[in-house]
Amino acid sequence: MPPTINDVAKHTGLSVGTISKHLNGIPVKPRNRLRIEKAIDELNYKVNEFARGLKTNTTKTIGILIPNLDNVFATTIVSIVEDRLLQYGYSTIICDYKDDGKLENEKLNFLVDKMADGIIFMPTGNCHDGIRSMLESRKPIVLIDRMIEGIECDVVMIDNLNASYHAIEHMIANGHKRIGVITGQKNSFTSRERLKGYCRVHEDYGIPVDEQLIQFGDYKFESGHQLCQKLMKLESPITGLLVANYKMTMGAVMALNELNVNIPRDISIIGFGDLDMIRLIKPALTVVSQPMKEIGEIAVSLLLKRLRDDFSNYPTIVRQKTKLVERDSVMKR
Amino acid sequence: MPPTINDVAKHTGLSVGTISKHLNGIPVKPRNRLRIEKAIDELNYKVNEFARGLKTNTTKTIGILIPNLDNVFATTIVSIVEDRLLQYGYSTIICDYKDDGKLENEKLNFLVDKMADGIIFMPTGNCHDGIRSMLESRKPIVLIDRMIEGIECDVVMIDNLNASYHAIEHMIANGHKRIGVITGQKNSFTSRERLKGYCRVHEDYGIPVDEQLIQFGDYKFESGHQLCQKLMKLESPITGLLVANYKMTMGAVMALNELNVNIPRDISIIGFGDLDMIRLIKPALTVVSQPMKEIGEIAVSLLLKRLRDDFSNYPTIVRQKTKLVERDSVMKR
DNA sequence: TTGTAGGCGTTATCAA
DNA sequence: TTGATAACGCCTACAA
Repeated sequence: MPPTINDVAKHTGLSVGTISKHLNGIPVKPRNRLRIEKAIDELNYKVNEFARGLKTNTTKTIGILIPNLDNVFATTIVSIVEDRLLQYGYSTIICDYKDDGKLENEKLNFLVDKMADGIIFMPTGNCHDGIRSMLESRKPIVLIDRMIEGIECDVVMIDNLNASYHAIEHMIANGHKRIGVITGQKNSFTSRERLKGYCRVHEDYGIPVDEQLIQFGDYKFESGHQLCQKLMKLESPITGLLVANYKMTMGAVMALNELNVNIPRDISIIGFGDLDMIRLIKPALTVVSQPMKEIGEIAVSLLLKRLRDDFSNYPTIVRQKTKLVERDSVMKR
Repeated sequence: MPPTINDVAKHTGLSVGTISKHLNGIPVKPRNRLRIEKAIDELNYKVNEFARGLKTNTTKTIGILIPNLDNVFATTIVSIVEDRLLQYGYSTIICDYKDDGKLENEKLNFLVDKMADGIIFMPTGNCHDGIRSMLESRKPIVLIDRMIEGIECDVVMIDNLNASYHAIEHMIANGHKRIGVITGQKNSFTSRERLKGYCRVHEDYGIPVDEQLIQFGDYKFESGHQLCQKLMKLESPITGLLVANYKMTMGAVMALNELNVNIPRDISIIGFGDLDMIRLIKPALTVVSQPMKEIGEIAVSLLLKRLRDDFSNYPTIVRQKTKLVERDSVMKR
């Protein structure tokens, strides 16, 4: 029903070959070019992307797979990735897997099989069967934020360990000794790394780690809220608190406000992720700022490189540094 | 390089026809089925979706196009839409256009041309050239949240006018007379509708509308924050405030907190969008709750209907009612 | 139930 | 520079 390249050929009196050339940027005689353009316009012709894909095995689109649409860290990076990729003539499609391992594999296969020339993927970090078969497909994939145990793959992430190390170190330097931490699930890659940093700095400064002060949440608002309340009930109170992601930070601050605990007089707090909402908390929060722009941009250039069939330095593992943004929520004592 | 249906045929000694039948759910002799499955497994064969698409003109995937990934209202609906569509065997791909009209058209065309059997689309509401040509493609499209002037298309949205009407009415019933409103851009469809409700209820209750009390924001956090400050500076103060979307509501509440204005003692406030973060504000906010679940589900069933080539009642325009959820932020005076 | 063969709309090769 | 033609991998009559 829709017009094909054949129709354009007939309409112009030229051959499909010539039309195809024009379509692909190969110059044709100006006179013919005009005729072709006119015909395309009149017929409202559009390339059939299936046929083209069948022939070229290429879509000029990149799939982006993230855990969840409500993951602001992820969507912020996605936004950057989209911008960049667009500059290079790639379209993007986004899929999310709702933090669900099964869906994660399905979506990944979907992107690999169906649509994408390459993929930018923020995995759960747990083990996957599907993921191996996907790597065999030879489609370039760049992981962001988390790596997957035992899988060789390009990955761009942040130095989680030192991120929390320096945050805690900052509090220690300000005289704090009992510092609580609200981190993510025990089986989460980023969460484990951040906790390691917490422990290591305690070790380095000769402060014993009190297990009570370590709370495992689920990176969601409500758990930050709850676990902060829990920490505030300790007989021997904490004077500092590190919260290991954005949403839990919001939840923790909300809890402190409700308990009328003054920041930073009663407690010093460092949050994670320098995102919009956090900037509006009073007093201004000292936070670990994640280099989202860099992560997105590096991931894209890495992917582009693989797309050019340049597999030098494979796998490339980039560990981007965070920055501690000092504002008003940490007090000397 | 990757195995084709031909390879599977050779490997099994059967014909491509038989393999294809099996692939498409047409029963073959059990003995052969086993052989085929084994071969597929051994060869790691996967259907080439380009070839299939070329033949069938179908991808079993639906495109979802939304203004921005940071639009929580949109992403919440997307999440619901994804669930539903998955149940019906459709995959989904998401695109966003960063609130940019040019990108909006490009992405729409991308989805129409390349990938999607149908589209769920939350438009800006401004006029588009691209959109007409897209409707000509005969691919089913269901608009959500906003309609487009002068374009006939299925659409599922909320009754914005009565939403704000009832919110303001609720404040009037509680004795308020000077009620401010922070709404969206003047050229936004939803924003205009919500403002109409504001004006109409004033009219119906014989309260003159004071232009000063109407503030046009941009549906973003910061503008809620700013405009609320501005409203609080009025010589003749307001006692009630309606904020016409989720982010601006957060911003407004933040501003009130900073100004030490007590809710609801000093000011009554009604927010828009009953989303997670809002639930954690103290005191609990009275809000206009938008039926996001319903919108998503209705949009999907409408799309599915069109996909079945049932174009009865075209265009269908659904205007879903909101609900005023009374909590603790409106006070009698 | 299975096999054969034509065609889906492009691109790419090669000859003119 | 242009044109003819053979793939690309799959689906689907139709015939066996």
